[in-house]
Amino acid sequence: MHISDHVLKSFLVLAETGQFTVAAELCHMTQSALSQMISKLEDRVGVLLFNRDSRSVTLTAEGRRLAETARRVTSELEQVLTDLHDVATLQTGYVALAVVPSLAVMWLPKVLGLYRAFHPRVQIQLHDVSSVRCLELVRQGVVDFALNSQPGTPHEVEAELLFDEALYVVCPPDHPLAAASMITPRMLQRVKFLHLQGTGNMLVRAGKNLRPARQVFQEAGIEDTGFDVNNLATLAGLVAAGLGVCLSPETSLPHFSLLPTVAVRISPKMMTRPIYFIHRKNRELSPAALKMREMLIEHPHLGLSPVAP
Amino acid sequence: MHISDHVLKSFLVLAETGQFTVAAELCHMTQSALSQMISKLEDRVGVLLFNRDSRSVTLTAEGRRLAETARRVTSELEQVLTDLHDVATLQTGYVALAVVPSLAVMWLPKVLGLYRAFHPRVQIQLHDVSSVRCLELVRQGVVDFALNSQPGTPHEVEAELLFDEALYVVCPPDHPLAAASMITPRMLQRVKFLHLQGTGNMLVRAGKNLRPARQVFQEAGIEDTGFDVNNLATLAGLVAAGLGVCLSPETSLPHFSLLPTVAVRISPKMMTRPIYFIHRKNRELSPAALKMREMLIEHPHLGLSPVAP
DNA sequence: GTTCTTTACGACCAACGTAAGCATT
DNA sequence: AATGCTTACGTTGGTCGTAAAGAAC
Repeated sequence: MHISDHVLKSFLVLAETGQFTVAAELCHMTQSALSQMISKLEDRVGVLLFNRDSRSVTLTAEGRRLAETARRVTSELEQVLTDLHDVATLQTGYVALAVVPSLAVMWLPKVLGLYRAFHPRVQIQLHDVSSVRCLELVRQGVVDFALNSQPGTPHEVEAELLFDEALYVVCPPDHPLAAASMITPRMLQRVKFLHLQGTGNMLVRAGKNLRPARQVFQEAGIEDTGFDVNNLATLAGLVAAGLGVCLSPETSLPHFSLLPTVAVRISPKMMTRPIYFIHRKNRELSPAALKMREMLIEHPHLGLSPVAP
Repeated sequence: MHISDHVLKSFLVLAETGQFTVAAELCHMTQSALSQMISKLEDRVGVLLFNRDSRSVTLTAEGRRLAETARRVTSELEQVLTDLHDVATLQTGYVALAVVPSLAVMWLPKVLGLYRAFHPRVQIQLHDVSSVRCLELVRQGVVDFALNSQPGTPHEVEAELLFDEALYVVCPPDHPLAAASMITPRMLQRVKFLHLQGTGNMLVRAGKNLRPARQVFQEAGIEDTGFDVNNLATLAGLVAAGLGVCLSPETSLPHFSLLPTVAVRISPKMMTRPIYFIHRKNRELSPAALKMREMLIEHPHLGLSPVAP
């Protein structure tokens, strides 16, 4: 006979009530079943656990010994079961995620807000770090998942496309492009371009492939100014001053709104920025992370404009 | 699904080995069974417990949480099971018994010696007290059982006859009775009798009934001297000095051997002294006590002469 | 192909419920 | 007679093993 939580609980109930009849009722079974169960238990442990009086039952010395540990054991088990149940139902939990800063400003907070509204007791740790660092944190298991535009190496990490984000060209109000409703490659010939450090290397989806944005622009015939700015605010200033135009994902546009600039959407046919949900291969997501993934998939455009296919 | 020791142990083995194949082998079952078992367990707790890699399995955060308590729980259960097993097999244990002093001198030590030889690690507590105190200790549950010649009140206490002890008349060497091989009632007419305090009230089996020894003697026509001695040694002195004869159960005879006296056995037909095994009703005997009872029954005459029926 | 896990299915065992038995009040 | 525990027995549900399928290297 195997000693299960059920058996121990029944044993304790019998010990406390001192009657098979009422104990059986409390355990939702017949006296007969309880009688057999206790009998089996006594066989298993090798000693009698109860003194059977015709009217009541009391623990023997050995029964008391067992009851002590049974109490501890059942309460420990109950504890862990409710804990895990709470984790499963998101009444408690923990999610760590890494995102690139651009996503952390506009889009993600809205989704996280929604998430918290539903699951207020789940702890969330948000790392807003560079794209490569995102992948690193996933690989190291520091975070449950990451959101960025680089899918990473397929054998360590699994990438799932959440959505394609629109890209914009930001230009001064008086720039020829400012009047365009949508940017196509041929409009960019000889246009002076300012690159944010790293942004030029941003992988974008051009056609079917992922390529650095800079490469796509060069094929379109842009004129690289040689500027390589570190700070987005500086970049905005340069653009506003008429030194050139720059590239920005939709989630970064708010940074430009302080200065007189115009953002023109780039044709999705030319290029878009994929946003991936990335997690370590062969690593189960926690229930809290799974639910968050679900919401991320369900609300790809919360606060963003959809990208036409 | 019920969470049993078996399941928890298997879960822990899997967690430690990291492979279903080897864990199943260690648990003496098929991979298939283990796989199903873990699957059921995960259903039960509501969360995945393992990350399934194609080559190995590792605990999830929730799995680690469960493993912690599983370790404690299984070790506690194992502990109590081996404890109780040791109690059941008399590798450890405790017996408390109460006996009247006469039994505690001659007979019982031999049985206890035998008992200890077989079960050296069982603690024995011996109360050598008066007959009434014996019954009291049994009623109070202080001792597992008592040995005496009073069966006690039947609704509180259960008495089981172990054997009938022979009774003796102790007389001076030159007394007329000293030559007799066995005492019969008619030999006692006009014989001067010395009573040990209490011994006269000793219940003896005369025919079918239990009666005070003094009563049986009076019917046989003895002559009560009026002495009422407290000390057995004093009594022996009085007998040796020729002041009268006295009654002694076989187990008390050694006390007389220091002085020149002769002990003549009383016919069992006239009277014997019953020795009862007495324990509280509706109170299970511990394994250690049960075994001792067995040996007491098996060796009723260890060091005593048998009483012919 | 090999190795390891999961799934499917059938067999078996153990636990439960019904009902009768037994003891005590 | 009534109450309460145990025993007997038939049913059922859960667990295990065999075997096939699936996944990863």
